[in-house]
Amino acid sequence: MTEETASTPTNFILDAVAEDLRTARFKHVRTRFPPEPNGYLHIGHAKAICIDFGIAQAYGGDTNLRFDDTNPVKEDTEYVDAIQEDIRWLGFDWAGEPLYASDYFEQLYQYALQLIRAGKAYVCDLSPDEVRQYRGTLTEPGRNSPFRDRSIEENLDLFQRMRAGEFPDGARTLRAKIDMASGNLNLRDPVMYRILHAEHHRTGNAWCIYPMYDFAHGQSDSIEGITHSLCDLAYEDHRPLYDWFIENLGIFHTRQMEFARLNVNYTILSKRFLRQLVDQGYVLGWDDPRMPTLRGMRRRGYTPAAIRAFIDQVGVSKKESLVDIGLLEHAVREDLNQRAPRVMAVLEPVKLVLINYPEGQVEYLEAVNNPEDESAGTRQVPFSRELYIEAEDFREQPPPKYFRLAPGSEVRLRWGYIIKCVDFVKDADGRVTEIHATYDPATRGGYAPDGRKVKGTIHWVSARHALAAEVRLYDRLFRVENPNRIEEGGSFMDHLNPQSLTVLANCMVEPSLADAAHEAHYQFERKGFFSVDSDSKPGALVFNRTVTLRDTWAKIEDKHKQGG
RNA sequence: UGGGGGCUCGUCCAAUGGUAGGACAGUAGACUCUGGAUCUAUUGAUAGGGGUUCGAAUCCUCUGCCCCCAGCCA
Repeated sequence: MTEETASTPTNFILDAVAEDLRTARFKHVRTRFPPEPNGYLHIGHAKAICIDFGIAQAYGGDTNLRFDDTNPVKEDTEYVDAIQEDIRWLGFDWAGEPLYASDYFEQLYQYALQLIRAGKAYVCDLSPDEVRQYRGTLTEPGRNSPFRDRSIEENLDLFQRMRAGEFPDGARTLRAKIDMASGNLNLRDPVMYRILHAEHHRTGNAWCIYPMYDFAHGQSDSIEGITHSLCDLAYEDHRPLYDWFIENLGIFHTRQMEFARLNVNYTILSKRFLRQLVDQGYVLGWDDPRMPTLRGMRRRGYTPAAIRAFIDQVGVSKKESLVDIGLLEHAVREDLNQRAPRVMAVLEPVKLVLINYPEGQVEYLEAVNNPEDESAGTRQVPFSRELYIEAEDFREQPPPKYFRLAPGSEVRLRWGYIIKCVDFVKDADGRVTEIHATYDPATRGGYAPDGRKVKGTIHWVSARHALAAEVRLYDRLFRVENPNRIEEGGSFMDHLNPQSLTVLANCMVEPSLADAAHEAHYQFERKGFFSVDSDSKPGALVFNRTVTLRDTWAKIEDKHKQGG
């Protein structure tokens, strides 16, 4: 029926893969997602995941999960479990068991031997500092290492002794013999192996030499029969080297293609910076709901479907961009609007007394659970003489176009009655502490039998039935659009938003929330989408605000304030 | 004064020599028991100059601007 079946927009990688299939460069598609297990996954990885898995899915291929664990000093098993959990949560699954670059250490070693025998690699005794000096600069060519022309026999001997542990860290390296004058620095005899007497999270102390990324990644792709190795633009300069190793080794030729990484405004997606936020206590952990980590977003209430939709909208290109976080917010709202049950919760309560409502009386009113989903049904909400309503839903002096409660004005209590404000009480500081109103018994359920128009509808909760709850409101972590841009001598920390977390400790929510499960999503009517925090317990409920609802009234009010 | 990339509405992505289109944001209106949702309409862009062509965002050329690379990190 729907002729315009949301034709998934194409992109240059999809096109290239289709072309490769058409020209029979490859007969099938196999991709890989290669995280380094040295941190938690974030929304930027979600883009890579969606691309890596998505491209394969699009052509009926599969995707390997391969941990890029070639640097034992930075990696840890703590992360390999978390990464797998996050990928699954996002909604993807890999072919077979998770793989590890470290599984190929022996094979990689043999490849190195092969290049040495071919006269294409040599053991170099230069110190790290000397290597830097010999490398030259961006505009000046480098110089050949004095060890460049060692005999094959000597190289073989030395490299085997490197493996045997005869030399201390940093004493020697194995280097590819390419071109010290290349304009591409990656081709100036890049280091293939370094000596590192460190325990590896999987291979333990079996090795004291470890391959560099450049000597591990391409071959790992090749070994696994990866057809398309999709990565960050940062590796564009590495592609000639990637190809060089594959060609000189004469092994299966994976095709590497690069796309622009994701950047989102008002946030930061550098593992190093995220780690600082955690280590220095600016956030409560990797799963702090303000963090752009998958775990943080999950706790905040973002859904996998929303994140995937967001990534789809962002698209794939080679242009470095800064995506508006509004797009992400739109994606969650759209998803949660369909699935989140509606519920009434008063975040900043003020008491409302219906002076003509019988004392002690309780009645149960029927409320629709989700107007977007009839199958969600209805529930009974207790109603009584004393209620809580939102403090901001009453104004002693209402501004123009204010539809809510004010002295003498009428408003509808959602699913309840139409009421009229007759009085209010203020404390010594001038704060409204109690509002008095009369209710119209003829309007039960919120309907006006006389057809009278009541513009405003507000949410409420019965005082004696309400459950106390803590609600955590989040705002962007940074005050500036691009916290990655740092002034001289400054730090991205300078741009932190000190108001990124607001805890509301005295909220009142309707009793149906008593057994709300962790991670359950709700819409608090008129306030936003919320999810149950992992700190939440029966009797001590805690909710996180995922995102507010669109608020056109706030916009109108802002305009009035500015316009005067 | 090296090498590699990139410049299309405010933002992100399309248009693959043939009407510059979509999404988000914005604006205006309709509807509404959520100032939500929904619906309708609407503003708004090819970095600049030259060239090829009946026709250029697309091809050529010159210029400008932006990003990445000098780890024994990935």
